[in-house]
Amino acid sequence: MPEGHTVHRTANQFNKKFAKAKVSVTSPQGRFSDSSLINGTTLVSAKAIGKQLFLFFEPAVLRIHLGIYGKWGFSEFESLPEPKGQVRARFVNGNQLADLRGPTACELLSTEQYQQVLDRLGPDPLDPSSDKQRFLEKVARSSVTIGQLLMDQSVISGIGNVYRAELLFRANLNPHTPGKLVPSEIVGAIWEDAVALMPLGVKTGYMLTREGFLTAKTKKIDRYYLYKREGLPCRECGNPISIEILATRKLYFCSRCQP
DNA sequence: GCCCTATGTTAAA
DNA sequence: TTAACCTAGGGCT
Repeated sequence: MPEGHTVHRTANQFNKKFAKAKVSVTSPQGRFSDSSLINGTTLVSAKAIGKQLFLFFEPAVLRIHLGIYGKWGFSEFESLPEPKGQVRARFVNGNQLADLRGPTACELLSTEQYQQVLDRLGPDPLDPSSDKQRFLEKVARSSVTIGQLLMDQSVISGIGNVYRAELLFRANLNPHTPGKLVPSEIVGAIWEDAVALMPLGVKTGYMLTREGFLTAKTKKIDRYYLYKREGLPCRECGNPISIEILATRKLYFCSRCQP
């Protein structure tokens, strides 16, 4: 259950432990039967875009998306352990092991299919070369609420339910505001805030969003302004944190700080 | 052990 | 709008 920062961390791990080597790729569970097409070939590099992970093997690109259940298990071994549970894909290089369980997607893509996936992805705040302007324009043209736009991977990629709530709180912006009614300087500030905060997530593995608590030592209970804090007093104004369901997801906000 | 929940997305109704 | 995907952790008994 990752947001973009987790996927970028996974890409970093693959680049460190598996890239530029011939990697064994198998599917103990059997549901990734195409593994044989890349098994034993060279992993050129790994790259994350938003919540998508791309592993560039010489014969083809492997796209992995964890969805809500997917999990990675990285480990070092002396003798290769038997797969535990349902392992969709197992990657081995030397004594390095990565087991993938329960992903929504683990599939080989043609160059054309890869391009189609890219075309559906909005700019990623974790990618220094991504186009902030595209994000600003999409929001400015939309009558959809900013709360929904931040979760739309074709508008901005890598943001999930936690960063959405926290970014909107930090911007003092009500999630129900239609995109076109949000002043462009505020939309730009949200982007810049994501650009500042998400690398902390990549670095530490934690979504650090709370001013004054932006270190890895932040305790879980202190970590967020809003996420999973419904009914508890807002850290800024003391008002109880609101919750509602928006497009199947829990939306947290402070009605006083985000009028 | 049982029940609930989850940082997500797609396809069908 | 709803169901499906189908793993793992946490709180409870």
